[in-house]
Amino acid sequence: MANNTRIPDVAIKRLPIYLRVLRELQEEEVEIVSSAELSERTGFSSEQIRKDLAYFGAFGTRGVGYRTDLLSRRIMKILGLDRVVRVAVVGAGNLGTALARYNLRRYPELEIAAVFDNDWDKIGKRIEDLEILPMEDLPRVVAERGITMGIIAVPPRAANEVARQLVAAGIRAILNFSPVKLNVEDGVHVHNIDLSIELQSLPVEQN
Amino acid sequence: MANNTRIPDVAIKRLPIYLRVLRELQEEEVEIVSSAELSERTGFSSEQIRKDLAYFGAFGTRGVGYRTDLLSRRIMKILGLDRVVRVAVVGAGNLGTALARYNLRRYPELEIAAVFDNDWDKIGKRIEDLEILPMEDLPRVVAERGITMGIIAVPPRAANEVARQLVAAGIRAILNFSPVKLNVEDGVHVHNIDLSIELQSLPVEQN
DNA sequence: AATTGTGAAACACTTCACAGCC
DNA sequence: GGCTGTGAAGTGTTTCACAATT
Repeated sequence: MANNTRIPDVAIKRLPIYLRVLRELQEEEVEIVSSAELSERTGFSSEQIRKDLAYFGAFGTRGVGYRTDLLSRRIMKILGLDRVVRVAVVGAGNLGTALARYNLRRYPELEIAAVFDNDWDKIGKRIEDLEILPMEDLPRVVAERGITMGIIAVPPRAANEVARQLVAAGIRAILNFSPVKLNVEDGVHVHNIDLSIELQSLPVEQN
Repeated sequence: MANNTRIPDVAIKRLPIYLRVLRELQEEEVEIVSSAELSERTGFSSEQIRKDLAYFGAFGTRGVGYRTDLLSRRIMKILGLDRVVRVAVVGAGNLGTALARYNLRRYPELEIAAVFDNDWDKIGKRIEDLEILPMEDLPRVVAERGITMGIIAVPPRAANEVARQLVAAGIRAILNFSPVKLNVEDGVHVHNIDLSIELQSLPVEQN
């Protein structure tokens, strides 16, 4: 229950992975899980898992393990997923469409709440249940729907302008798939995924 | 030039980002760049950049900086990008299509060399210049085209079977977009990108 | 004068090892 | 007996500060 130590960033990044596994376990109707079992399913060491969970004063039971239902609720609370988080996708190309679809099914507490584009050929069309909206609607829709996160899936050229508009609309967390560094004010969290860079950091075996 | 210290993993992951910036600089016809300028453009500290580059015995010039052309060539060599790396995409849904398109333009040394699917409605159709091929062609095509990396963009259910087939075909580096842990033999490098997990690890601001 | 390259110090994270509890 | 929780040790990474070089 000691909570004077700072919680490592990397520990927080692992929580969603624990959560995914806990849900799989709950679907299998497993009620109790040990750190050893979580280790097998996640690939992290059991000590690390125990330590991560202990940072939050997690309540395992010695000699027994962790209750899957309690632990997953606890992690969701820590991650702020105890209420629905609404996300806007900007860019309705293949990537934006994939993202919009990808999340609609899994994880009910993450909701793609709107998709925007500036191409009038796409605006008005639908991805699943969502109508593609013009960029000028962004501020209004973000406010109306309580959107707090944005995903940028537009060409590199347009990315910084989109970021500016998202921030202007009040969004403080952005997942950026465009291969450019976003220049945003302090306090706005940006996480970048550049697919080329991910590929390039895989080791090349030159046979 | 000392190279007895082990090179940190994290340093290698930063190299592709340096490379991206170096290329931008080369397009702007900038011939020399300082670690301070690289710091501004990447967000990493200048000391860290100097240290990272020094691990590889990089040749900056004191009092001057780094030559963009030499440095980018050097990094490409380190990353194994001095010859073309060919990549297979498995799964021709929205995500697979986005991936196939995404890379075709940028980074000529990363080449999407084949797209596979098991849906006969998609097989035979084209994404840009690439015909979507049936999974049974995978071993032959991987060998013929010298493909060394695989991207998994199939539904979670199918992911492990696809991984098995990629590995059987001789591939030792996999970028996995499916939200499951792949069980592959030792020596196969897997890098996972789970879009839900990336979203979940963005901090939620609960106003 | 400017900027790299690098030991040393500081900090961050993981693993060890075992006490504590069920 | 089995498994969690946690200080302590070990390892990895970043930052500091400055000597070396052009």
